[in-house]
Amino acid sequence: MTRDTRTRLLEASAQLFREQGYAGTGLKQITAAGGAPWGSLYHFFPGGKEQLGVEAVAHSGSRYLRLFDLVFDRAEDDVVRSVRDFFQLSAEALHKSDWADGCPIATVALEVASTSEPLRHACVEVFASWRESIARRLAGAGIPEARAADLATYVLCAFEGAIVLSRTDRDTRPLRVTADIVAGTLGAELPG
Amino acid sequence: MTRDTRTRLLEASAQLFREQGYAGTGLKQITAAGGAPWGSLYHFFPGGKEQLGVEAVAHSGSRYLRLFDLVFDRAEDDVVRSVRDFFQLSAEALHKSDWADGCPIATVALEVASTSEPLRHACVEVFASWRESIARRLAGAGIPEARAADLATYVLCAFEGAIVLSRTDRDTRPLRVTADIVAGTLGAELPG
DNA sequence: GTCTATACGGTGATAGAC
DNA sequence: GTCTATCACCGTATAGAC
Repeated sequence: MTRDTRTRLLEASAQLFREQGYAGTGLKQITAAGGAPWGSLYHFFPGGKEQLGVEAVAHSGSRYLRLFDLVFDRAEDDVVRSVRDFFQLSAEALHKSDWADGCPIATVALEVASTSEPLRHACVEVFASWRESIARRLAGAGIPEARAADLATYVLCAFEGAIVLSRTDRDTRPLRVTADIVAGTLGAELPG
Repeated sequence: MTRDTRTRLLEASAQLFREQGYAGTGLKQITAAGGAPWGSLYHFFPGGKEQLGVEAVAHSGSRYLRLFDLVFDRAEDDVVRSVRDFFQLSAEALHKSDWADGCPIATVALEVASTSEPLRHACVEVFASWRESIARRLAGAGIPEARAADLATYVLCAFEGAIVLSRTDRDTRPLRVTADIVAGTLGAELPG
């Protein structure tokens, strides 16, 4: 059974927003990509493009949050390894998508930070949820909570920036180089 | 004497692109902000919006390159201090501009990475020039050249990501936290 | 040579057919 | 209740007035 129309619209939006940005993507293009008739958009999202954007950001955000947990669970006892895996997986995904699949939030976040409070706030919440997820794992590895929170922010910043550079350059090197150095930082902070 | 019309158009473009993105900024808005009549745009930029974008990216890029050099020169003997200053200055500029003045390249880079080769290439060149500038200073402080290049990439990634987070959150904390940790990384790499 | 007025396509949004 | 046909508007680009 194929996903319902509403979900297809949400996922088509998320994909197009991350490739082309929010302003650069038309609603017509979204309905076409989602295989949904034009009229259904305003049926499911009466708030128009902005509501669709807010929900698409939240949707992508929670999908990636689950992916974080998956990667962390896979190497439960080695948090540094998990962070490294995450950079590695992102590099592969980016390359395999012909450099289209970067961060699903960052492009929209930069576009709307000064132009739409509802959208900006949706991005704030996603970033916060990601940071919290990373911080919890670092704390679980024995790093004091306050320090774990700062390190999580640092990891996410380095990760986001590396995606910007790798996607622009069409080269996984920024992600690989940054992963190595960030892993070194985290390794030095672990107790024992 | 006021700058010439062409330059005003270029700088208005650069400012609007960084606040709202490339797709989200109209040519009408650019001419209005630059105090230039509508017709002058296609006189100075016959290649239309894309040419204007390419030149605006290059213009911002070289302005920031000069700023890099200025900050590095100010504390010539302490490259870690310079990097820290750069994060600090960016945090101040971001806050003082009411969270509008982030990176003049990153927003456009993410928007166009999959949609315009000329624009993407302009962004590639700017990032490369910035990395090279940082790498040269790190090498000058005694770090082997290959390692200096990797560290420069790392610094730029962390910096770009921190701007994304700080601008989205409207909080200088990501920039401050990341600056501290990156400074620590660099400090540990210096000889002596 | 510089720019005002206009063309044409695509945008987000809606009213009314089924 | 679901969606097709249409709207008014703004986007980029251009032709021709000065």
